[in-house]
Order: sequence, then C-alpha cells, then structure tokens
Amino acid sequence: MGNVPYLALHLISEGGPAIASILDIAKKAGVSKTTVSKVLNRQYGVHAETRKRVLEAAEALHYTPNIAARSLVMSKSGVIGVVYDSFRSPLYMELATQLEHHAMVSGYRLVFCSCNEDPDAKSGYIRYFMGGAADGIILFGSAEGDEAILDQVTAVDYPCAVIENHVEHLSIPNVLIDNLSGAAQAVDYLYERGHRAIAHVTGNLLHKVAVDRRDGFVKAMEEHGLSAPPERLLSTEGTIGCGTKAAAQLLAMKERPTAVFVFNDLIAYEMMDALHQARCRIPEDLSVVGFDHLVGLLSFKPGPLELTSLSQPLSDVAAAAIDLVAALVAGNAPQEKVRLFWPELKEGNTCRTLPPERASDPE
Amino acid sequence: MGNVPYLALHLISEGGPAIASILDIAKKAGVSKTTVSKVLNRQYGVHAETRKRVLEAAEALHYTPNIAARSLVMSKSGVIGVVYDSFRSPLYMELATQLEHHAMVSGYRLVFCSCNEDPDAKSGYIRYFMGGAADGIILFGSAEGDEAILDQVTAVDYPCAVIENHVEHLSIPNVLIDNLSGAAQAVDYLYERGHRAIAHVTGNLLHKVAVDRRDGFVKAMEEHGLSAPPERLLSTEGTIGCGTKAAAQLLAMKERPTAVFVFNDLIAYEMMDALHQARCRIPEDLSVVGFDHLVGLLSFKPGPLELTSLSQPLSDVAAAAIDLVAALVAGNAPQEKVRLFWPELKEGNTCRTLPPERASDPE
DNA sequence: TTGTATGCGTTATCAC
DNA sequence: GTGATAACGCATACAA
Repeated sequence: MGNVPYLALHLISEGGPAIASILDIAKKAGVSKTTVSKVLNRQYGVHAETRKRVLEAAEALHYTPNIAARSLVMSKSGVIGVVYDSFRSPLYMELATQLEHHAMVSGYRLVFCSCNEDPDAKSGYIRYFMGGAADGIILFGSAEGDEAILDQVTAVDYPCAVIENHVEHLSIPNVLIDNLSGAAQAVDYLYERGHRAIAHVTGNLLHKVAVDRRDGFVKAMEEHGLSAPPERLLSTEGTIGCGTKAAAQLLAMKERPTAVFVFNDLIAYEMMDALHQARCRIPEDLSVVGFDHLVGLLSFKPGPLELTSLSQPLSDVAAAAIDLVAALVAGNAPQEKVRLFWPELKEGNTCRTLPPERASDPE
Repeated sequence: MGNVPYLALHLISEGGPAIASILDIAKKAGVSKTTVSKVLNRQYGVHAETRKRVLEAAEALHYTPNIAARSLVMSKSGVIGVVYDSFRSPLYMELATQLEHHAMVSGYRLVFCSCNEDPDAKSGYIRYFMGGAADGIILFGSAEGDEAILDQVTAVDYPCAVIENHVEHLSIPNVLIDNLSGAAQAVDYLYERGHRAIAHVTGNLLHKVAVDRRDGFVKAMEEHGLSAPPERLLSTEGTIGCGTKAAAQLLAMKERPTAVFVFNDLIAYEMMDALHQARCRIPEDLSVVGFDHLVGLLSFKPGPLELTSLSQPLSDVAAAAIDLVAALVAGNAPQEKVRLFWPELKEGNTCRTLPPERASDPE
C-alpha cells in the first residue's frame, strides 16, 4: 500500500545505485534481519553454519551498511569533521595529515572540508556535521565571524575543539600555539644580534592569529625598551601578493629597519623575493624572521635562502585536538580548557649579527 | 514501553549534545510534525501565523536537521566525497580548492578524506561514502590497489569518477591529464634545444601516472629516433628524499645525459638542490623539465631557479570531475567515459640550448 | 490549512 | 539460536 510508491520509485529509477540492505541478505540467506545484523556485527550466539550462509549472501550482494540508518539509531557516526577556511598552505596540509593520523589511532574517521573563506559555506558545513554527519568537529582558524558560529555550537553542547582561536567567554576547548611567545622569541633572537629597529609585517588582522603575533611583537619590543611605532607595523591581508607589497613598503621607508619579523613564511618568502629583485640583500641589508618553518614541511626549499622561522609542533596540536573532541564525544569534559603549545625558533641564514657600533644605537 | 530505554538513555547521558528534533519544535509550537517539516522546507500551504510560531520555536531550540534521518528517507545526502591518497602536495591542495569551488556551484557539499597511503583506510572511507554518507565519490590518484576497490564500486553502480587513473575494463568515467602528451612535449622541447642524451626520473611506478609518464617519455624518445636505455630511466618511489637519490645516481653516471625529464616538480626541485650542492650547474651542466608547474600554484618560489614544467589545467579537471559525478547521481550516464585534458609546457630557466656541435652528437 | 500514518535501514529488546 | 517488533528523525501521500 503505502510502500508501493517507494518501491516503485526504487525499481524504476535506473540512476540510483543498487546497494543491498540487511533485509536483502536476510531473504537470500533465509534468515531474519536480526540474525544478519548479529553476524555482521560479529556478535556471539549465531550458529556457524548460519553465519556462513549470511556472510556468503552479504558478499554476493556486495553489501555495504547504510551509515545513515546506523547513525540514526545509534546516534553516533564514528566521524570527526574538520572545518578549514582554506586548503592553500603547506601548513594546513601537514596539519591535516597529522590529524588524520591521530584520528585513525583513536578509531575515528576524519573528513575535511574547506569553506574557501566563505562564512556561509562554513556555517553550512558546521551545521551539516552537527546534524549527525559527525560526532564532533574541529574548527581550524580564527576568522572574524567564527565566534557567532561557535555560539550555535555551544548552545547545543556539541563536541567541538578549536585550533588557533581562543574565544574567552565560550566553554569550547582550544588548542593553541603561543603566538606571543613566538613573537617574543623572534624579537629576542633579533635583539641578541644587535637589532633595535625592527619592523613587523602582519597577517590578515581579521584573524586572531595575526592580531596575537602583532601584539606579541609590540609587547616583546616594549620589554626590551624598544618602540614599535605604527609605521613599522606593516599590515597586510595575508593574501597572495601581500609579501610583494610589504617589500615595496619597506623599501620606501625613510628610516629602514635592520630586521623584520613577518607573520608567516608564505609572506616572508614572497617578500624576500621582491626585496631580492630590488637589490636589497638578505641578511646583509635586512634580517628576516618568519613563522611556520615551511622548510620543515616541504620536500623542497621554498627559496634560495633558508628562512629563520618559528616551527609549530603540528603533531602535538593534532593529537590534542583529536583527544579533546574524542573526550567530549565520550562525555568527558576536558580538565583544561586550553592546550597551549610553544613554537620553536629554527635558525636559518636570513639573520645577520650587527657589528657592535650599530648595536649601540640610541634607544 | 519499548521506547523507555531510548528516552531514559537520552535523558541520562550528560555527554551527548542536546539537539532538538522536529518533534520538539512541533510540541513547542503546538502543531504537528508535518507542519513543522513543511515550514522548514519552505513549502507552501502553511498559515503565516503558524509558520512564524514554528520558526520561532526552531530558533529557540537551536534546531539543526538530522541529516542521517533526512538522507535515510530521501536516499540523498547532497554530498560528494573525495578520497585522496595523501594531502602532501601543493598540487593536491589546489585541486581540492578547485573541486570545492565547482561543487559549490553545482549545489553539492564536498568532503575530503585522505587515507595516508593506507589501502585499508581508503577502502574504509569509500565504503563509508557508499553507505550513504555521500551520493557519489571522486577518487583521486592511481595507486596499485585501486582497481580492486573500484570493482566494488562498479558492482553496485555507485556514482564515481576517477581522476588520474584509467581502468580500461571498468565503466567508471575518468578525468585524465594526457601524460603521454606531457612527456612528449617535454622531450620535444628538449630535442629542439639540441638535447639527445635525455634521462627520465620516474615517480612511484605503483601509480599509473608514473608509468604513463615514463612510457610517454620512452615513446617520444623513440619517435625522435633516440633511445631510452634502462640506465637512463631512474626509478624512484616518489617519496621525500628520492630527488636527492636521483641526483646522486645522475652524478654517478659514466655518460651523463645533457637533460632530464622528471616525474614531477616536487622531485625535480629536491634533485636540483642536491645537484647544486654537488656543483652541478643547472642549466649549464644539465637541463631539467618537471611536471605540475608548482610555481603557478604557490605564492612563493620553490627554489632559486624557475623550473620549466608542464602545467595541468586543474580547474578544468575539477569541473569535469564534479560534472561527471553530478551527472551520475542524477542518473545520466555520461556520453564519454574519458575526459582528457592537455598539460601545457611553461618555460622557466632550467633548460639550455646546446651549441650546434653537441647537438649533432650521434644518436 | 493542518494532522495522521507509513517507511527509509539499522540496532536493540525481548519473547520464543 | 533465532525471529518479531519497536524505535531513531525525517519527508511525504493522503485523509480530514
């Protein structure tokens, strides 16, 4: 009766895949659905002979469990969803690889999506995961609109961990790199080598990471009794081409700094290339420190120079994120809301030690 | 009765997210489930006043549709799944970005997963998608074991498109780059510049791409009346470090070739770096042609030299793959099984034109 | 315009 | 050891 349209539809539509169900197996093997389910889930209490018949039928019909039905009844999918703003960085890729690795160890499937910087798409993917496609999500990034999105997540207590973004008033656990420490390490390193006039090239300040690194830079400068005047804070949008723009700005400066701390290696390499073309030598004329240590993530060298840069412990970050979400899914609120990791400065050849006379510059 | 354990479980477990259902909304708004469903799906035939009440209730309860239930009843998820072997290449990332873009245009969600080169994990992800998590899949890559996996897919007529792998006897549509043409372009380019002694560094020959490019190389050489002896075919496993190894092999050759066609830029840049360290100058001592044109995909330069390389039309490839899967999902068998695209040689500065006298070397 | 009833494919409970 | 049967949350044909 009522099921005729469904059945008819199923039989008529030639386009749809012909995936067998437990019921199909049951018919073929001459047993009940329950028995089939038991066999398929490796439960005890099934006659060896029956089990064999069921298994053969399943094989013959190319059975694939319907995960929609399964997660509907179990309210669990075994999946963790990861939401990116963009795929376009070797750093993101390495993080993805590490996340996948740790998820597998924890017995979760991991699926990724990128909203390509589109907030609506991001919200859509998150709602998709929250709707049962995943048991929990990992949100990577610190874009401006994320807070509103995270509000929805906390409202229903959905398991979620955020990498790279710390929202104070929300109870969502964060996995963070200490960007302030990173900036301080960069400044300290340059200071020790005699640099006093240090500039900073920011990332996209709509992302918290960029703000943190800039603030960390300013703070570190002040702690050394140095100033970080606005004209030495070159803000960029973190997109392709901004390194070149930053280089132009640097070259146009009346009092050129002796060193620059750049938001990340992507920008820094592009900037160094533009500087090189303008006959500004690195490190002779300008010292550069980056962030992310791309050389460590790539099989090739991202430029003629090896950039001195801060390396992030991506494996630790990934493990912590998976851990947090897995704990939340299991119903255990994590003890600590913030898992903080320290970046480590890796020395390259883009920084010069200034001769003493310059080092004793005023201020 | 029977539902008590379910309800009790739901109420007791503090860990689970508290996501409201249509039934919850219905109760709160004082209407039936059907009405709520209608409102939520923007259907006509609902009183404005009722609609408002429902919407308010949904908002208040932070309603998120359960996609498991929805896709169970509709046998559609609105998702296309993409399966990668690895995330570790700028090429893969750019392809992902393009795929995401085109999927959004087609109204599909796109979720990615990487099996990290583990065949079992790959099979698991594919079965997961086939089980209803996605309406169709795009498999990227040409690893050796893929054929067995694709057998399962075709057995149940599940919508699937493969990028970079052509399995002759299966009816799965393929999106391909003409690797033979790519190799021929590389050889032609070098031949025109006087090179006769040309070597080839392969990729992982367990992947069909690598085999195709090698075969294309050999064929193109023969068409020029040149030979491609085994000792000039340096096979690698495509992993990190193999470029360095290939460089060592090249340097150890008794009769060193004047040019090398390398499987991809990743290997080529690593190789060139090792060669540089061994004081082998490029292009003076050796000309190099790569594949993938990484410079076009990165915001920074992947090395001091700009590698002459074959560029793949990734946007076209992505569009074709999405198109194919979307068509299959809609029940339309694509007219053509193979969508072939041509790579384009982008000239860099890693190839030298040999002086006439050398060019006329015998064979 | 609204509500009732049914089924999607699975797991889980409980009789046989 | 095995098999009915009842949910999971949703969409829809159909009755009211």
